[in-house]
Amino acid sequence: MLTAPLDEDQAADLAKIFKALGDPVRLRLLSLIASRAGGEVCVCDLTPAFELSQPTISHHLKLLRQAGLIDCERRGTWVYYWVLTDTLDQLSTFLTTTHKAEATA
Amino acid sequence: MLTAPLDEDQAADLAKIFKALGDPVRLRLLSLIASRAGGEVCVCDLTPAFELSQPTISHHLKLLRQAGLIDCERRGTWVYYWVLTDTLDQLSTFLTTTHKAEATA
DNA sequence: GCCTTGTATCGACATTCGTCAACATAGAAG
DNA sequence: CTTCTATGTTGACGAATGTCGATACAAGGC
Repeated sequence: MLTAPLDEDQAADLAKIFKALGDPVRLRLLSLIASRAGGEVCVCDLTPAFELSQPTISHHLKLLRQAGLIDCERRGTWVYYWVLTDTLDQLSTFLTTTHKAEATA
Repeated sequence: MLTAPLDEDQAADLAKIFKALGDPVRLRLLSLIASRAGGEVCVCDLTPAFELSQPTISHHLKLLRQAGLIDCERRGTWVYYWVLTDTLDQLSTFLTTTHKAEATA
């Protein structure tokens, strides 16, 4: 939370990203993508990892993408997703800065 | 996300915490508490910072507490809240480990 | 005891969310 | 161009969420 409290706009932006992480399916999707060697995963490798319908997986991937946590590209028939590490770094920095702010106070 | 993908239980636990952070009011509450010198804030100092009813603020504080992000203690008439830094560290580690996992891959 | 103030809980409501089945779209292959 | 496979989109539904007013509880002062 930095040394100063968040203003409303900052809080709204950050909350949107945290909200995207606030679902177990999306967290598992993100971890599946991030842990894959090469950093890219085809949707066809993600869907069978869940007992959920394909549209539901597609929906969660869309939310993660809208939050700026992942991005994707179509190559032929398949669509590949990868993690946007900058966003993860931003969140991590926010959390640790919060911590340090308190310790310093 | 660590090197291996999250299992369902880990994802559910983490999602619960991230969900608590996925609301702008709760993020601002957390930042207000964390940025306060001494690390403790009375509810009476938090409520006037929002254009929301007192029960609503109380509700958000309860969710943050149930997520393990803050804790509180009553002293006389007033209730004081502080941040649980261990939980913030846990989340930050999770996010950065995810990042490194990809970079290593 | 009885008020007054600070905080939490309850009940209700509109909104949002997670999920699915059905349908639409994009490419490749024939 | 038709068909098949891989994804995305739409519409609908029940469940969860954010908010409030009303109420309850806690502690201090009278």
